[in-house]
Amino acid sequence: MSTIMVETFQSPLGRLPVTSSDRLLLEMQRAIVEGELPAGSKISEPELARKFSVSRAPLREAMARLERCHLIERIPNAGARVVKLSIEGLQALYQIREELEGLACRLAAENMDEHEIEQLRALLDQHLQSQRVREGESYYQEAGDLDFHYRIILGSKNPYLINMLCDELYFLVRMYRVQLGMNGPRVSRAFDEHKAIINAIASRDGELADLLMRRHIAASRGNIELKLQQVGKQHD
Amino acid sequence: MSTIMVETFQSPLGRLPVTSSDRLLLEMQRAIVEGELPAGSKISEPELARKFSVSRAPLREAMARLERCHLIERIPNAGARVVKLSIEGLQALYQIREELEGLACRLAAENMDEHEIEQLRALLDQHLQSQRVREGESYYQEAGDLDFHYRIILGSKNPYLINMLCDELYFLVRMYRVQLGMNGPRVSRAFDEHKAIINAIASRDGELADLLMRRHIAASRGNIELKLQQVGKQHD
DNA sequence: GATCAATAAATTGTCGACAATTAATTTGTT
DNA sequence: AACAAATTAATTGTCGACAATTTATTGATC
Repeated sequence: MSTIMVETFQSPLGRLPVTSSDRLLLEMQRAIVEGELPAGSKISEPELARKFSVSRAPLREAMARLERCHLIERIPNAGARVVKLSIEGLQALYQIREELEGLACRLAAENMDEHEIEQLRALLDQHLQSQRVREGESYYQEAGDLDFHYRIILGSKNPYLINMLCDELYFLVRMYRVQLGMNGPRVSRAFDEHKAIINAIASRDGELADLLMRRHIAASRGNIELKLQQVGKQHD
Repeated sequence: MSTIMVETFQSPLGRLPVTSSDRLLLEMQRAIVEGELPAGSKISEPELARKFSVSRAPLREAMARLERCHLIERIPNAGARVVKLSIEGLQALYQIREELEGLACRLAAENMDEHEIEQLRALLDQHLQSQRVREGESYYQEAGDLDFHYRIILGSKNPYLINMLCDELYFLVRMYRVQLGMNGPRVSRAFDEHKAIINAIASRDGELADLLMRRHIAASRGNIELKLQQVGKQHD
């Protein structure tokens, strides 16, 4: 399991983190996604440089890449802030996700080889088992679900698509999911949907796989939307 | 006309170029798109820094953003190269474009207000006139066509979609078009397709607008593919 | 007491220099 | 002469300091 996770989850860089700016990027991505750097908070370059014990040069390079994946917003000569989560943002993000992951499914049905499909099935079996063992533990579901989506995206074999989804959009997706959580009946239903998607891919039915993935993502969006509305009401 | 072009084409930054890294980015984008920095050539940081009379700091920042829009490819501790154009790359790029601009059309049919649609019609009229006047002059068609696409993308009102298409993908699209050209009967046919797309948007038929845009882009891809094959044969 | 202008503090953008890594050249061996 | 290893050169990554811009504070005026 752990090797699998490493395979897919360490690849935001597409390589091992060799440079100090690479490590900074990974660390800050994690910190923002998990809310350690709170949404909406200002980022002070001197402060963070001290905190991570590096100079501002690699920090700024990491920040440029954080901006690329929509985790921070910069204004020239003014500074950078961690993004805020909002219903509008979620909807705009998931609109793109539906489209691109639908495409990824269609391409995966064409381009994944039998071995890759077999591995995808094996992954789902693992999920079913670990779900039984760790009922209600949300992190594994979180990671497992994303791992599933990652593999299909990689299976599309389209480098631009892979880059856009895995390197740019997915951190924000994770941020919504980690900070707003996924729970309740949605978790087990997601497994069934995953299964149906694999079947469509395995039978090389790209059109169906596309449709099922779009519905899967739409359902997931609905789930998070509810959470966001609840949080919104608390603050009123 | 010129004001219109400025409006849409200067906005890769989403703002005026205030910083020295901003200006560098614009200049290098132009140089790469137009082939002044040849495809596949290595980029030497010290050399370019001298050429543009700046230090390496803003140059590296500009390069990070060039990487983001797929105009250069970097390898840590090794260097950066200008991307090469290829049929595989074109197909992968246009696969995404079809999907995302199709979505943009659908959203534009929902979200553009009457005034924006009216402006879009006016733009097309301008194109028809300038096409008559400057028959065969490819640059105006080039810019006009992209301007048309830009407006629809902006009309989608989805910030992530706008960012991905206008700030990331479109420079590469332009690079293919500028370096491989668009000409022949395709030019006038494209105008008709534009007209049909506007009509669909104006009648709020998002589904049709989506379909027409996908076909329009697929046709455009076919045109460039032919050129690429011709160039490929020359080098054999 | 509130509003605006001027000043002071802090932050961002840029620079030149050094360290670490990679590529090129030279040298020695088979 | 061809290949391999070692040395040299060049390039990239990082650092600390300075300049330019923005934000915060202070003081003056109504």
